[in-house]
Amino acid sequence: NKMAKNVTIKDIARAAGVSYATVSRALSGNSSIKESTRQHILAISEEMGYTVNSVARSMVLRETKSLGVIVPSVDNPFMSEVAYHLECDARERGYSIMLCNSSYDLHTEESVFELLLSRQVDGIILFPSGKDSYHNIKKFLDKVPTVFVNENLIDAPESYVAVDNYKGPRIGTEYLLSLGHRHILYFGRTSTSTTHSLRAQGYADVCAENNVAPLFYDSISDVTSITSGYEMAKELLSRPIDFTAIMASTDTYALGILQAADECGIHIPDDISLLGFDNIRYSELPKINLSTIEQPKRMMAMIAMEMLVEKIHSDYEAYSHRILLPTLIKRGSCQSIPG
Amino acid sequence: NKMAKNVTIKDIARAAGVSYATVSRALSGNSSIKESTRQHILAISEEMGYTVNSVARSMVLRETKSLGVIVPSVDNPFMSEVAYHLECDARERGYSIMLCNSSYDLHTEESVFELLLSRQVDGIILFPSGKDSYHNIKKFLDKVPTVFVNENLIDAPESYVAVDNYKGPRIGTEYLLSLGHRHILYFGRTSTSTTHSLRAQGYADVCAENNVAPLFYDSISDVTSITSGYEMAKELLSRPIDFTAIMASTDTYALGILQAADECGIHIPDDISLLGFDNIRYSELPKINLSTIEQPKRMMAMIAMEMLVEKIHSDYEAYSHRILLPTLIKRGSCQSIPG
DNA sequence: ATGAAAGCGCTAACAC
DNA sequence: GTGTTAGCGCTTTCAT
Repeated sequence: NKMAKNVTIKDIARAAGVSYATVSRALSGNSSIKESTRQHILAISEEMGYTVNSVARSMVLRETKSLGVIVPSVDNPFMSEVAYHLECDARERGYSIMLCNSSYDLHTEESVFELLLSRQVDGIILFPSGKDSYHNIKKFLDKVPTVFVNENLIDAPESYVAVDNYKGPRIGTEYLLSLGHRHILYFGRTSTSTTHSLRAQGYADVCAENNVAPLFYDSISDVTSITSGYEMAKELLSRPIDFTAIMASTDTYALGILQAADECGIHIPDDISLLGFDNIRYSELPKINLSTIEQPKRMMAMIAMEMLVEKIHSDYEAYSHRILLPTLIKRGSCQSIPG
Repeated sequence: NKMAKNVTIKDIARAAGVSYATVSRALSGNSSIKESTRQHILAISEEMGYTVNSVARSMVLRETKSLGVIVPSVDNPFMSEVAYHLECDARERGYSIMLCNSSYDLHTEESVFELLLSRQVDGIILFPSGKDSYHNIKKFLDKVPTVFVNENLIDAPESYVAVDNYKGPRIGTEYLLSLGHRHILYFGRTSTSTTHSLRAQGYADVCAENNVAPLFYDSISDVTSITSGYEMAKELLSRPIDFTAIMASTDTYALGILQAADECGIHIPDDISLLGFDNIRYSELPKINLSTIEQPKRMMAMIAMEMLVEKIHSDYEAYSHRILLPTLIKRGSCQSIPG
């Protein structure tokens, strides 16, 4: 099209009357070069509106200074918050972010991973869409440093950062128990994600330890959106209710439950107590006022980036698992059972 | 580091006993090549786990098939929804997205724009952080096809897609008027954004047409987050209240108002009616139930992508302004004045 | 149908 | 301190 042709170091070299290697040196700054010629070249390149072509630079340096970030959906409030911090942190370190949505689909996830590979990203941060992600992706893992976020790859020799997904619901369930609840429903169990299996297990174990029968309501899909939570809850709440509290596996599910409960004339927390997981921004709104388990999102982004950059520069193979502590946020959606 | 060295077409050529030009032809498919050698090469490259190096390809093709997307913050629900669609649409067309957050800062915006330029993106989609964005960015506009989103560059010869930001608040204000309100406060006016100036103007004009005195509460910053809305509202609501309805310039502000109102013991809509702008996902939650003006986000993404790709491939200079229609979404946060 | 070779813009190793 | 040159992996003329 009609875009102005970019000026290259050759153009500058010609204008400055030096070789183009000298221009490269002047611009990179780290080679020995006479200060006066350096100033001269800098002035000219400024004047000509020169911008380095980092594609060309990538070719010779064999690094693109770009990172892939794969999330199920950047529209999810948990992920968008982490993604925001990830991009800012990356940029501070000189990296750009290529963002891809897997749309909770394993096949899409695999294909965007390969796409990022062909784009020669220096590393990838992957929010797996499920536990089978690892098996799909494994074959690429020797080609690019990768850090997994929020999926516990317990048995895999791969780096990840995650909140303690077992402990979170433990804390939550204990809290609900302390409020007198004995019929607690775990909402959103799925077998397709280690994260979610761990969460369900944390719940189940606390139930067992307290001689309370666990009650599960399983996810119909891997999409953890408000909408899917709403649809699941609509069905759940139209049936006889044999629980006094719900431990939801994500805040978005909890918001969906809130919506469905409202339509079904069920009042929270008077009729049912509700506890979420994530502490997304919307949970703290007074009208929502959702008690929940906090995941330290800012911290997760920071650590993921740190781990990835470290992995990119490290010469020896190593992996680490960084587990962050979830904390209980008491708000208004949980009530004690009278008596 | 210890990553496996990528296999190149030269490796394949050697293994297949052909020149590497032939491999390139076999892989791209569009050149004449004997079917048997093509199959042979394809089999070998499959076997060797070949992935094209699109950085190298970009060098010769002089296009990267990557697009820059600059948003104030991908953590904002309006932007994250548009960003999600943008990425999916782009990928479908063979483009990858480099995402950058300007954090509502003009200087950051300018510097990430230049960063994307150096990365040789084929085009940029910019959610301006304010009306001065254009002046800052103007100097780059002949270097890369750019489409602006949601900022009306009325007088600028540049392409943009936006909702009709003048009409939206007109509709909203007329609705509030029809409910009997005569003291309507416009919340979140700012002089630093054409979008927001237009919104405020739409409000003001309807007021004038109806002999109602306009009332403005100006933004303290350009950050349209819940938090900033909350802080502004906290101060507003602690002062004497001389209005019966609020027209908020964004839904996030409205959520902040909801939060502050709750803390101040002000009930919405009984004490004050509240109308938002954007129709983010959280506004429809029954507990929130915010009446608002809808921006067609999916559509905006589609059109922005369409415009950009068209601009990339077009040989002649042209620009277009695409204005979408906002619609009123009546929910429960507005009430008619009795009498 | 296939090979040889130029070249995209840049960095770095090697001369001088 | 500066110039010359090779080469990163690929596509694309131009020969053959």
